Amino acid sequence: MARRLRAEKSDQELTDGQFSVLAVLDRNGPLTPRALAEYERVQPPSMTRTLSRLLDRGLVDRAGDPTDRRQVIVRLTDSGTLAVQETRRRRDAWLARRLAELEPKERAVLAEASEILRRIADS
Amino acid sequence: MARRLRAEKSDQELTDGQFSVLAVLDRNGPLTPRALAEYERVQPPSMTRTLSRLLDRGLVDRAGDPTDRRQVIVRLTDSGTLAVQETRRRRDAWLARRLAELEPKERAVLAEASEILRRIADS
DNA sequence: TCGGAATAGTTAGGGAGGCTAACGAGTTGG
DNA sequence: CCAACTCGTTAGCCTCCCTAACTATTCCGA
Repeated sequence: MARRLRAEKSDQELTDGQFSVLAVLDRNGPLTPRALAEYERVQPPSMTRTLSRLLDRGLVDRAGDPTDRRQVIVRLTDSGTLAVQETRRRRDAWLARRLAELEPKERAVLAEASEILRRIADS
Repeated sequence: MARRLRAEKSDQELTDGQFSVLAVLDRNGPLTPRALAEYERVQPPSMTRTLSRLLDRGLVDRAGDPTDRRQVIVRLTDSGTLAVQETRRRRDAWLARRLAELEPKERAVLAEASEILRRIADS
């Protein structure tokens, strides 16, 4: 499925990793690079690089934590929030079409499976 | 789930792409690079590179097609066949443990979902 | 039949993302 | 108060994906 969805992705779009980081920030609010790295199960330098790219595109924003000056707080910009929504919409289009073609019962199976997998992945 | 599984992968193991190619050859028998590229939804040069690595490791084998000399036939070596089985065993270990902890009904849901997704991905 | 079009595979070059090692800056605790 | 730890980053290397361009071979139609 991952390969199949990749084939649907147009150029100029966010990569999976970039989108995933934006989505986490959208759901959870501002986070430190370290927290993001742990969330994505990636080493901190890898996250630094991804964040640099997002910063270059103006989608996120870095700010120093005043109470602990070692830390950095990463935040979505307005344009970042917009990009999450827009990308979600576009990216889901292909999948949404396929899902619409399924029986209601089949969609229910996928929804249940999704919850089970989420539980496994978090364990 | 992909990220979660990646975290379970030990060093020195085959990458996802490499393993996937070996698995296709194991299931379908010898194929041309182009057929493999289409199967993996990857451009031919990407497949050339993956095949080079597998060739370096002695896991596959290239042979010219006698009837069409433009074509190349890629085949698993004995050690490639062994590697597929061995990797499948190791890679599945983490997931198998998790699956064993589920209710039989939950496993059934995942099995159904898997079929539905396979159908979608092939469409 | 013979030369241009199409096809198979490769090489060259660039981008994103992953990793480890190493370093500066800031915090903390014995 | 200084040594040990933590946070983030930089540097350097790897894999994998892509497009463009090239060689070799096959196919097809004037």
